[in-house]
Amino acid sequence: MDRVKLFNDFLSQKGLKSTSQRKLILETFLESESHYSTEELYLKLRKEHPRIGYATVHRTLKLFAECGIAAERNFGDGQTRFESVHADEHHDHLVCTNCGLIIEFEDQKIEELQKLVASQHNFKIENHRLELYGLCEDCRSQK
Amino acid sequence: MDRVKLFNDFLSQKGLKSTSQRKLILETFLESESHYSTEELYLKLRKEHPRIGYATVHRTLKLFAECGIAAERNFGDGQTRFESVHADEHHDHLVCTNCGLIIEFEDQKIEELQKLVASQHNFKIENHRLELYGLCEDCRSQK
DNA sequence: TATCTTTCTGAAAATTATTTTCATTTTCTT
DNA sequence: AAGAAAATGAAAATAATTTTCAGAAAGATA
Repeated sequence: MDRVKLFNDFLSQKGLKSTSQRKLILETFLESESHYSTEELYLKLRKEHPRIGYATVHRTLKLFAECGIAAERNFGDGQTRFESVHADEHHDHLVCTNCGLIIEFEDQKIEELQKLVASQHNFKIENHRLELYGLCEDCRSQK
Repeated sequence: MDRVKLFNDFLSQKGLKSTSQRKLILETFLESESHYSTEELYLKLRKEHPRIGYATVHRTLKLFAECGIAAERNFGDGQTRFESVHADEHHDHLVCTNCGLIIEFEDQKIEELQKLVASQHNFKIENHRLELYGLCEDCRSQK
């Protein structure tokens, strides 16, 4: 698990401490591929660890974002979500507007065209987000 | 002005009323090409019309979104912004992470590739958002 | 036009998500 | 083991958005 090491390096580099809560939160965060809001992860953790605090979960997710392990995303439902970022891999999202299903995808051609657009406007891209909203396979057939 | 008619049709179809505030807010909203948050538009309106209320501005922007005149967007600064939607025209954004400049662009090839991705996953796209974040020309040269 | 019903408005309060505060506990150096 | 620095969890604070409500305005009806 490289991400655990990455996080620990980040902590020590910043003079921050490695605590049992941070280990636990990272472990649980990495375990699942879902896109957690602070609240969702907090509720999940609380089942096994009732003493954990909401603020700690939130602060830790922010740390993940800061060190690049996670990215903050907003899919328009009013909650910020954190998703696991895999090194040098970027992916975008298909979001079902009916059931909330989130599918990740990657498309190299789209990425290249984005760079082209940016250079036409003399922008230097740091990152991007692409989300396609619509009905997933299941929700389409139900209607 | 077709959008004014569109909004009025929407109102009467829904049994809603045409008020001086709604007319004023729509007019001001369409006048500018910027991406207003509720607060920004409220502050702008208040200069000329000190009696207008924040809630009214917000509710009206929501109506614009509901009838398709405006789209809600979130560029990650914690405020929802509303932008004017031009019929059958879709555009994406370059957002400067330093000065907040927002540039709109359109790229037909990217749109086509998006459709392709969606069909590969059996999704039916309703809409999408693509935002490229980075440094604009001016901010690049300043650094 | 006068009246009536419904919707709107603006101010304030409520709600929701996120962030901060602070007393106490834990980590990690010496 | 002791001290310094940072982390935790609960509660309070903040910020954006939404709702409430009493009075005002719109627009249908007579």
